[in-house]
Amino acid sequence: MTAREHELSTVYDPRAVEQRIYETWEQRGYFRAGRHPERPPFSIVMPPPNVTGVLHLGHALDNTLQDITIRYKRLNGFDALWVPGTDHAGIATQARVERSIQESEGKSRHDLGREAFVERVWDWKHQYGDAITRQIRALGSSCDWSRERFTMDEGLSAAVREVFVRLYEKGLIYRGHRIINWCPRCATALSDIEVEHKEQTGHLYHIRYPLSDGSGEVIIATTRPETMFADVAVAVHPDDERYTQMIGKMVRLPLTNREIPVIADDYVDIEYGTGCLKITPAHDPNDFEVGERHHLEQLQCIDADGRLNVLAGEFQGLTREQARSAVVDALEQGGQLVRTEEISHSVGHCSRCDTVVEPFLSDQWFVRMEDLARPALAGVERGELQFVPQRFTKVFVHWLENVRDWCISRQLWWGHRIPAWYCDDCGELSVSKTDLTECPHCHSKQLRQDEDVLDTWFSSALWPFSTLDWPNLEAPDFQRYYPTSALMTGYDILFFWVARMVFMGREFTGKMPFSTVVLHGLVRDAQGQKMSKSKGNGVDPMEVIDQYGADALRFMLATSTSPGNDQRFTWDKIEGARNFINKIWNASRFVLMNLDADFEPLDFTGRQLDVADRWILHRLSETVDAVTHHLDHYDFGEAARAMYDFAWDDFCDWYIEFSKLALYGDDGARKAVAQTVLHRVLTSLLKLLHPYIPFVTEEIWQALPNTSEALIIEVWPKADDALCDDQAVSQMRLVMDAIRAVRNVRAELQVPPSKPVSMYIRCESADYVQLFESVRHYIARFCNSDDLTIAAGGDAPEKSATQVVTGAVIHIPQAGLIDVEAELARLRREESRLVGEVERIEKKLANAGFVAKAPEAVVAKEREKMEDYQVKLRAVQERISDLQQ
RNA sequence: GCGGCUAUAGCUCAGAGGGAGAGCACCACCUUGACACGGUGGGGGUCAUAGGUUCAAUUCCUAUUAGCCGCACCA
Repeated sequence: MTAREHELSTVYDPRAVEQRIYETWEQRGYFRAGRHPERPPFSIVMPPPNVTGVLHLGHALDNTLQDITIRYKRLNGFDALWVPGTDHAGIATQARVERSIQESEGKSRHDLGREAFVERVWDWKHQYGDAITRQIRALGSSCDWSRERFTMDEGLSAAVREVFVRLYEKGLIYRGHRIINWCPRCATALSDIEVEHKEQTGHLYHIRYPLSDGSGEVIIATTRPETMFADVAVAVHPDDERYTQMIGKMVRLPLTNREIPVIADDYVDIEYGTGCLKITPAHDPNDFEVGERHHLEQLQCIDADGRLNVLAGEFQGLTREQARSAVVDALEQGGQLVRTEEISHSVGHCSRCDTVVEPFLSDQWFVRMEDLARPALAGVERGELQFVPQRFTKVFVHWLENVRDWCISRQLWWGHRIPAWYCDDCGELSVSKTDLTECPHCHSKQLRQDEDVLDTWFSSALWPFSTLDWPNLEAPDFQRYYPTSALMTGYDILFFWVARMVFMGREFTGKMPFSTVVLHGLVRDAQGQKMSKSKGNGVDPMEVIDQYGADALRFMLATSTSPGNDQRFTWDKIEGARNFINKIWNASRFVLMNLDADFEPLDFTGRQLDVADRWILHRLSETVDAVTHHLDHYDFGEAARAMYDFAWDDFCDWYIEFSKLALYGDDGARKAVAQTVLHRVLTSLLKLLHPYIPFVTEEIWQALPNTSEALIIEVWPKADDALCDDQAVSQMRLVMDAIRAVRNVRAELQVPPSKPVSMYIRCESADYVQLFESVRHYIARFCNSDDLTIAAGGDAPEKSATQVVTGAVIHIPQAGLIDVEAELARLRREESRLVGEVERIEKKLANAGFVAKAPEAVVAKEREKMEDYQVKLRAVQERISDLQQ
């Protein structure tokens, strides 16, 4: 169904339109880059959503902003490329498939075995993997599906290995035995930024550790008594006089009676707790460092599953939580618990499952960050990377300056397996781009590949170039579209993703992967709460699209965004967006109904443009300028507001109403001009709006006579200086003020709009007479006046309501209907308002500093206003005294 | 502890060194030949507080208060 066929429908129905239009665009290849090799390239890569995920409002916002940008650039003559794709999302996807298998078959991944399990994840990916891309299509995203990528595609996997091997060979990837963040529930290592620190109340337990020689005791303070089985020392500050004599002595651990030394280390804070600290190198990162300095043993009493092991003796097998209370009980019974103090401290939680993270000593792979961060920072300093809004530069720089080595190994099965092999015979480690079957050192066949996979973000860090066929430097896409032009994403993944793309891009391509980073905020719920599955306060974008259409969702999201700030989702904002779209639809219906199918626009030059025509064309030009400017600065909200105001206020509320006189009048030439102006303004407006609400604008475009093949590949309008007309603007302002003034009188004095009135416009001068004469038909119609007199000077009609406007006093004589008291009251209100204005400006002009120092134009403007207000005030006062007689 | 953001109408939020804005909500009126998902008119704000810069501050600067966020530390 086209617009013409459901011409009669007064309500736009997106469901009948959106899918059909999207299919047409896609089939005709409009989304494909490279159709115009002569045009300059503009490229962005889509932040890849989780392959088995569901679109949420954050994706919807992110996609909307990118699509607005890419459509804007395409209309502006760029060869626009938007690379879509999905991420394998290691932990998330694996967990999801594990859960599904557990629920349906009651089996764990270990029951299936690695190979079979990974196969099942691939099955899952193939089955559900396009759900997210269907949703991206439903949003209207005009990305180049012929270049769609997945982080585990062959090419991207090759890029991952290339990067891993090169970094390893440069010494920037290493394997280390260190304390990492371990999630016992996910059973994998996490990077520092995958840990969320939360402030919680905990307890500081003061525990007696007796000296072995019986000469006394020390009291240590700890929040984690369950780790005491792995204590290897007690540390005090070397300058702490309370303990000087104890340094070097041995203490006996309660519960196990193992002996450990008292050592001195200035890491200890004399002020905190008892000033006496137990050292557990395998279960605390700081203790680990103390342990290294003092060459202490690294005992582990908690295993990967979060349970205590044999070191804990009778407590073996308990979970961390169980062990804590059991140990505390035991200490209390044994009299070793001195006291328990309530404290507030921050505790790391797994950002994925919220389990308390365990500092865990293990062998992991790390990326050495220093050499990677430095060039990235230097590039930012040279201005090669701009952030919108700018304030994120500081956050970004601060993070990179303080970044620690990145733990990249994950104890998962789903992901890029680490390309490292261990030889069982010679014990050597080999890293290789290709799978090894033989040890390069001793030629043994007894090789085992490392069991771990890489952090998901390791592969997404390569996204801007791996999607463009890197490491093949000769690849046409890499050559033409890299570096990409801009990156748009939420500020919440600045460190996870943006920073890592930046240093990987620099290292492997020598360039910033993009020159502009546009960061937007989060979409929160109506109460300002973060949306989350657990809170159940999420809104499904597909539900919004079903009910209101993708255009409404897009327009709502894009309109209520301001750079870098969060926004709230509310259904009434969606309704507002829907109403706006409906307004555009109906304005278009109006234009359509008033154009013949073979409509040909007139040439503007030499045509008799009416003041209203000139005014709307001027406003159009201004709007084109404003929208262009805002979009060039990625200010999506401001651009949308400029269009909204122009479309609704200027075009619909005023110009369309004005045009009716010409359209329904009997002057054929005037009618043709009005038709041309309507067509011109509407087609330009559709182009401006298209990036925001692509479906409805395309649908209207297809229905309008004298339009091209498709709006999506049209040319962005240019502000036309020849159509700028300040005189028309100021004249129309008078006309509209006059009309509003009369409407106001009608409303206040309760003269129904349907009742014609006679009007007398008493002008200040012949110039104003001429002006009001030139628009008398508009005034007569919109004030519903059947008897309109326009003259200079003359006496005021005796009984009339009065409105003072610039250049004239408008009288509406309605003898018998006018309540003199009501009219006086209205005039007095107006008088006091004008007095206020006059006083304010008088004060300003009386200020010598203002007159001397303010720009001339500002002073002149104030004088003009003063004059205008004074004239109006006099007229109002005159009228008051008339009525009082 | 360091850094950032926010504070404007009942609600949600724009805004700019020189006359306080929008949407929603509210009140009154309107079946006007695009649209009631509409039209017309209207009410409503000491622009968080205190200083400072300036001829001029709601806007810039400083401090304070409140709320939020990030980073670091935490025995």
